[in-house]
Amino acid sequence: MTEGTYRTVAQLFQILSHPVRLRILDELRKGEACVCHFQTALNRPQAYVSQQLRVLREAGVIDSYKDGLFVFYQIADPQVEKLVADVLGPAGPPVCVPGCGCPRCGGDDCR
Amino acid sequence: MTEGTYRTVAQLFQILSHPVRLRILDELRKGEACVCHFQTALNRPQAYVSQQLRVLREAGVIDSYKDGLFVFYQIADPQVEKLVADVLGPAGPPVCVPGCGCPRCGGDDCR
DNA sequence: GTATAATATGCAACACATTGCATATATATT
DNA sequence: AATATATATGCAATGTGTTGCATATTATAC
Repeated sequence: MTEGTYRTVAQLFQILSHPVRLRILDELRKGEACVCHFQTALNRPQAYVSQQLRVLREAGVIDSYKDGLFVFYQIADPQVEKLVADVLGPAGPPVCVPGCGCPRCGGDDCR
Repeated sequence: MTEGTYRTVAQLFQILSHPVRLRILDELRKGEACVCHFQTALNRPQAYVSQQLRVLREAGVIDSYKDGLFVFYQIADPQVEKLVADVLGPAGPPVCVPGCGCPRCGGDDCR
């Protein structure tokens, strides 16, 4: 096991060592979501959510695609999904956040 | 999933997000070891090693017992062992560190 | 092209972790 | 009891992450 391996892994754990980022990942396990969904679900300002998403994105943990005005995020690293499952248990079902008007929560099958 | 869960798990990841601590845990997976073993294996000053061990100990990740002058450490949390295995692969065999005079490395079955 | 909605970025203040070093404690040996 | 060895602790300097806020960007609708 080389020196750099420990550093790389430590960096990954560093990304995961944040309650809000963990919660974002937990939410993403249930399915992709846009930024505004997290704003409502976590009750945090938009800029704050965007910043945490950036940390996750730049670490390669999540990726995103654009759909009109919305940007949808999803988990990109299966290893991370496993780590999260190890510590948080299996992913719950998708949840419709009350008051969230995002494309995921605004649909007919969501109330 | 409650708010506090994410905070608790984040703290655990925080403990693991350090290259030297990861290497200590990786070494401990191969079997218990004393402080002086890490001094040689990691080539770090004694006080530094002791400090990292304290971080791990106070987080409940490892525990220790005394045997004369020596203090032996071992992994206390099976979940941590799993996390480490997830990211570092299976544990290697015990290694005899050259120049290490610790009880583990000084024995006859170690050269 | 102007307005509006969703998202991203930059930056400064603050909090927290890391590390090196001096020193303290504990146990064995003589 | 004095000495030597293994380990622990305290503290200060420095580095790195966090967070809030102002503002920039992008895309849509009118």
